[in-house]
Amino acid sequence: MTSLSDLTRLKPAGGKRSSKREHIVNVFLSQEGHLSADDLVDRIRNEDSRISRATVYRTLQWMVEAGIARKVDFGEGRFRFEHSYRQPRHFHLICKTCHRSFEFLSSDIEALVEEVASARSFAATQSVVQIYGTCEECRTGRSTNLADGHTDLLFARDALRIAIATERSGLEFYSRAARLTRDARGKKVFEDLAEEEKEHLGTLEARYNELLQRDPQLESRPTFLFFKGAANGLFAEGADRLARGVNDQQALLIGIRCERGSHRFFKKYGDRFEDSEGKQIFLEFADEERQHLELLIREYRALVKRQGRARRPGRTGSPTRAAR
Amino acid sequence: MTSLSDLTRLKPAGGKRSSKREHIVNVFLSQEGHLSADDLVDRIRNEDSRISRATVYRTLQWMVEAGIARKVDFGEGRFRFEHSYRQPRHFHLICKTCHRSFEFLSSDIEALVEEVASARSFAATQSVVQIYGTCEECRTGRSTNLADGHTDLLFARDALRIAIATERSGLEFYSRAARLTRDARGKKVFEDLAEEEKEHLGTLEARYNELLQRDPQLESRPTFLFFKGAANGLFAEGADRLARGVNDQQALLIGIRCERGSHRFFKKYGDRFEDSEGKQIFLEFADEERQHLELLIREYRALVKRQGRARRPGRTGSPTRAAR
DNA sequence: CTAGGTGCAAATAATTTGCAGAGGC
DNA sequence: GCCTCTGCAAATTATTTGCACCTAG
Repeated sequence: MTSLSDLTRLKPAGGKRSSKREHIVNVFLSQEGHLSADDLVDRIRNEDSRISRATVYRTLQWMVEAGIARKVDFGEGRFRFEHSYRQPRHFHLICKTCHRSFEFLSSDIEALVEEVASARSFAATQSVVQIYGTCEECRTGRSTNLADGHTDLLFARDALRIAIATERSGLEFYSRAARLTRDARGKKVFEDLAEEEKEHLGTLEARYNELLQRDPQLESRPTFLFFKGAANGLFAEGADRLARGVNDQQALLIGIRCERGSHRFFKKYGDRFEDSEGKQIFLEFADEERQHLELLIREYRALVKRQGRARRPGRTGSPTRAAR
Repeated sequence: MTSLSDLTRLKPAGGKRSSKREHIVNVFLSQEGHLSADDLVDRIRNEDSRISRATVYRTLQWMVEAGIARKVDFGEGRFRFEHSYRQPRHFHLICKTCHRSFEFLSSDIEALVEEVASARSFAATQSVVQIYGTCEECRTGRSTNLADGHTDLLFARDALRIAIATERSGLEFYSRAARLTRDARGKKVFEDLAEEEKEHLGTLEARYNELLQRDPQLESRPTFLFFKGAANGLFAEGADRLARGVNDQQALLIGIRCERGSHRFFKKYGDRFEDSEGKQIFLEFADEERQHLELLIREYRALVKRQGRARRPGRTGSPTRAAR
């Protein structure tokens, strides 16, 4: 339901005036799914006013330029248009039976596509991934809640889920580390880290719940963002060292590594997406990890100043480089 | 140059007669790249005869049904057609400057696409992956041998390269194993395995060279088949056990595991592709691995019958299950 | 007043179709 | 002779354009 007035006010900036263009934009934005130019004309004629097909085509073109709409080609011999403003660019599943289309995003596919392009020294500007076939509903008859809600919400939901999973795995890791560590100060460091993760986790979960408020069915909607190996392995780093005993400096170094991994991961993926709420979540999360990271680094430096450089056991590579 | 007469004789079966349809098909097959219906009409009119546009459209449609041509949509507002007979289905890089398109195949992307479809319980029948941008030639001015040769040849080349790489890594593994193994009979087993790999490697290389004969530039053409993790890790299995000493039975078990891994790998990927020379290569390779595997299993059984079950060192899981 | 927005009808462009004649078996 | 293929011209579909008119700043 993304407040239309907002959108219309935010975007129409493009260079030109508006009048019934306003109206076309409104009708477009109030419709879900992928409309063809003709669909739009119909909807508008139903609503009320009498608008020429040519105007709709011209406005559609302008909307694409203005970043409100995106032109998509499902191979039907005509184009369709989808919302673009703060909707992440995505891929499509296209049902040949009911002619509906469903959206998804796969960072993994995106990464591979980039790899291919670069292997061929091809400067890619855009990529299209479309899966044609038959949707569940058309095969089984049952209705399946697959209807795409607003992509932006789904994206935000999945970004948060990933962030939460990451945070959870961090919490688990630090808790286990605290349990395993004998050195009292090392243990304390891990306990503090765990505490911070727990707090942060709370924030994320609150935000997730807030998101659910906006759309009661949000949680049951199918995965939008396919993202392999999120949260996996980010916190494995240094785990083996725990058994060998870890003091406070070393515990901090481990924490620093984990947080840095996490920060980089979310920064990288946040950067990759188009402007949208989900992107914000990734970047905010990356930023929080960065802040946390910096705090840990300061703490580590203070500790080193106070105690001198680590006194065994287990080398941790060059601590200087690690803390840089 | 895939012998045209062959193709025309092999395929035109479709249900109907032929006459100047024959001619259209020939012209189509003799052209490389992606032609639009109009392109085809032009080429034919240049060649000689006077053929109606409608006939070309009708024939094109028939060719698609007959599996000679594939209809592709590069978002230009008209369709293009590419060879399909024994050409693997593939994806495209599309240059927006020179309007040429380049083909590639990525098993990794295909796998991810399948995953997404299955996560959404979508019955996928076809998928489209297109990367739009600017090709190297258009950016740098230099000509770059990127022109797509026949995809089928490229596919065969890359399939062979992967098979060869796998075989090499197998050879290396068995040689190292032979070097490390003290037990005389275990050593002998690995030496034999290495010998067999070497022989097989020779066959593959001969075939590769034969392929190169067919197109002098073949080797310098860019990668067509993107395929991660081929040859990686297939032979790592059991490597750690080597250090602990391995007898002939255990050596055979390790060999069995490696060959089985290799067989499965190539079978799986061979099955995934469309009819084409590359597919054949994958499947033949899989089959050879299977034969080799069966041989090893027979050998293992004979050994067990002769010696009784393994007498240490190092458990190898349940040998019975392993040999099944 | 003037740049751009709008409507209508005509133009394009790719592709399809109806129909009468042509050709192969 | 029957059935399918062909050619040609007309139809269809999605989209664009020319031109006269209208409207907001």
